[in-house]
Amino acid sequence: MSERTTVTASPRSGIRAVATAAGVSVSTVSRALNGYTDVNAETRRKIEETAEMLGYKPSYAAAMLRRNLTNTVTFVVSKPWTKYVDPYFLGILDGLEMVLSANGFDLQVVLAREFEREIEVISRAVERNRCDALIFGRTRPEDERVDWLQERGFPFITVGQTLRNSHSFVDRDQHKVGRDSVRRLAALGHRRIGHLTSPQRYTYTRNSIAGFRQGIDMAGLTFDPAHEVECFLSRRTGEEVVTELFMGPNAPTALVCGNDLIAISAMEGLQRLGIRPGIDVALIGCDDMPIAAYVRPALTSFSQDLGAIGLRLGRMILARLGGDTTIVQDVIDTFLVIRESDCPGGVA
Amino acid sequence: MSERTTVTASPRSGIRAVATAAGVSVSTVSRALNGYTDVNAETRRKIEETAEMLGYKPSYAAAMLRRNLTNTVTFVVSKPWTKYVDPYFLGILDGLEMVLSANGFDLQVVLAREFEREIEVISRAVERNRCDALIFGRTRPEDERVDWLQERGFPFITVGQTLRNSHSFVDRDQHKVGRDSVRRLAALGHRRIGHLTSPQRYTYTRNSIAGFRQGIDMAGLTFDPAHEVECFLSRRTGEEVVTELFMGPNAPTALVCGNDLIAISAMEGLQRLGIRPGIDVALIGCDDMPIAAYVRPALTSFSQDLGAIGLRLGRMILARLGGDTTIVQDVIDTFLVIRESDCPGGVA
DNA sequence: CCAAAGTCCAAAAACGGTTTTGATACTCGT
DNA sequence: ACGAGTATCAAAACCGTTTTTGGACTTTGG
Repeated sequence: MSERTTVTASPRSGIRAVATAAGVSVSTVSRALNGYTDVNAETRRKIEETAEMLGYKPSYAAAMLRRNLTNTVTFVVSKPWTKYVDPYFLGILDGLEMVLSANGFDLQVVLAREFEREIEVISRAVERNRCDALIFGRTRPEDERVDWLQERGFPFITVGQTLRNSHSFVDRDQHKVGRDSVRRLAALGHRRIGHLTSPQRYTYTRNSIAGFRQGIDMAGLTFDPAHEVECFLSRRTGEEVVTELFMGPNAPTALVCGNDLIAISAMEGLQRLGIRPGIDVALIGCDDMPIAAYVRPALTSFSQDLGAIGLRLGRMILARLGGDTTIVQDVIDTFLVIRESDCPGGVA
Repeated sequence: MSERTTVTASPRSGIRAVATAAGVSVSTVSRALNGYTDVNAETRRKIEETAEMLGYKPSYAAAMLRRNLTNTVTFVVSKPWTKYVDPYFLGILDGLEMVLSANGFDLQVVLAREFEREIEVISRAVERNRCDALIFGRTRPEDERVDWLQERGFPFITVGQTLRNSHSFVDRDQHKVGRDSVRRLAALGHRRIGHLTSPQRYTYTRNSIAGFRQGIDMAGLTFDPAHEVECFLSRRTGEEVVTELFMGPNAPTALVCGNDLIAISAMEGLQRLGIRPGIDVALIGCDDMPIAAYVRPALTSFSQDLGAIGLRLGRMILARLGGDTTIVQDVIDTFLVIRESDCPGGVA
């Protein structure tokens, strides 16, 4: 008599409460609420009604345990991230969360503070079954995260490419950014164009460099290796690089910058040298961060629809989790926002 | 014989695999791995060893179902959010995630796109048992979210205060911000100081206003209601308000701005009127957003350590979930970052 | 008219842990 | 030597769903 009292006694909540209230079995409630077809229309209606009346919400944990699905997508934000680059990720998160939540999925955010711990952060989420899929950015050509996940067959999408490229990704057309930056500056009359690149460990930097060089070729200019310098946010900033570049002979008259922060830093360096950015030297940035519009001279920069990137990520993830294993590689377009920093160059 | 075959057959993974491999019972493995005391030291060591060797990771779902604890904290980001205010939340998330993940908790982020749907977003997380606690900002004096959660006894912490104030929160000392803004401008010789406030539906705006008025009193000035105007990011921006304010007689010579975006917008309005911000009119902002340093004139603004706010939130949440039901109300200090926009005022 | 197929649903197994219960062996004080 | 207390662990209950299995009943086809 004392055994299983909780089952026989009418429970206060849960699917059993709905079942007894509706006069059907537990399994029928489950099937009715999950849209299975083998439930009589009238029975289904009554079940939905009682569930609504009782305010029944299925336990997420129980469903997760049984189905082995979390209905959660994890987005990994990689450090080093400065407060300046945040808008980039949050813009993506915005679009991503919209499509995920509309489809009953939750978004989890984890932060990896050092490169070395990225795998650790990812494995924690994967091995403990905390999510159904992963999204991460800051991809490198040889990206161990991609290897790790592919070995285990775990669904993921990257923001940016790798050399593996046997996986789905969303990326902006960074090659075109490099190419069109040169094209515009050349059209403005510049013949010595420098390139302050973002850190070359990232794949997108390499694409940008390839695009830049192609642009130089297409404009009939000659590529000067000394004008292509790698920049970082902390050490060896645009400011430092610029002082070296413009102290020597043969200084460029225009600079393509890997991102807006490099461009702004370079502008500060130029001003310190008494060179006026936007007048004596032209600059083009990339990312179109909020700051770009407010800095003086306002920075001409390549922009993209971050929300759209997030939307696409979301849709791709949902398709993948829906069983579609097609590899989707989505290169989205960028557009140049012309402001004040890209001035005509003296053809002399 | 056919019944419970999965139990008797040695399972490939899970806690049962560890149990059979270590030659103990399942419950002992659980207790050993969860740090209970009634396990022999030697037994515990062997279990930990076997678990490590087998790469055993307890299923999050199963633990969650049984314990009725998710080990997850949900952070609600409220729209309207522009890409400009993002750094504020991400800075907080940074600190919050750090302390949460260090304690085995996960951070979930949900976005509420409209005020009307905030409750819906919250209730979804709470009723489906997706998290153990909630954090949210953009608090209003009468905040339905607080009522809703308090009715249900669900743990939460707000970023910012409400009129209820019978709950834990972290807030910056907005009263002091208003007060000190006036104090500084008065010390610079200004006698007609305007206040472009943030939207007054938020509690922090009211505190700011109270502080501002007290500052006016303390400086021996007279408060002019016409100089206190509510601003928004979209309609009725600082730019619009400034044109009205400075067209009429008795225009202020200094402006306290509810946030940096209002200040920047006001500066643009002033420049359009031929008034030079930072020379003819002094401005002080609040938030110290990244833009503040790059705008011209660079904006003097009140700053705070966002990471510290996140850390405190995390620690408070952990204490609360650890059983400590003390209400903690943490008002963190701000500091003025002096740049170029707060010029001396003509005492004439 | 009977077998085969289809419809609808109840019962029970399963998911993988944690917690409770209780049993055994050992220690200690008297 | 004996009862109480303690340390250690096994067995089983339990969490709340989903999924499988199979049974009862109805319809269809030959």
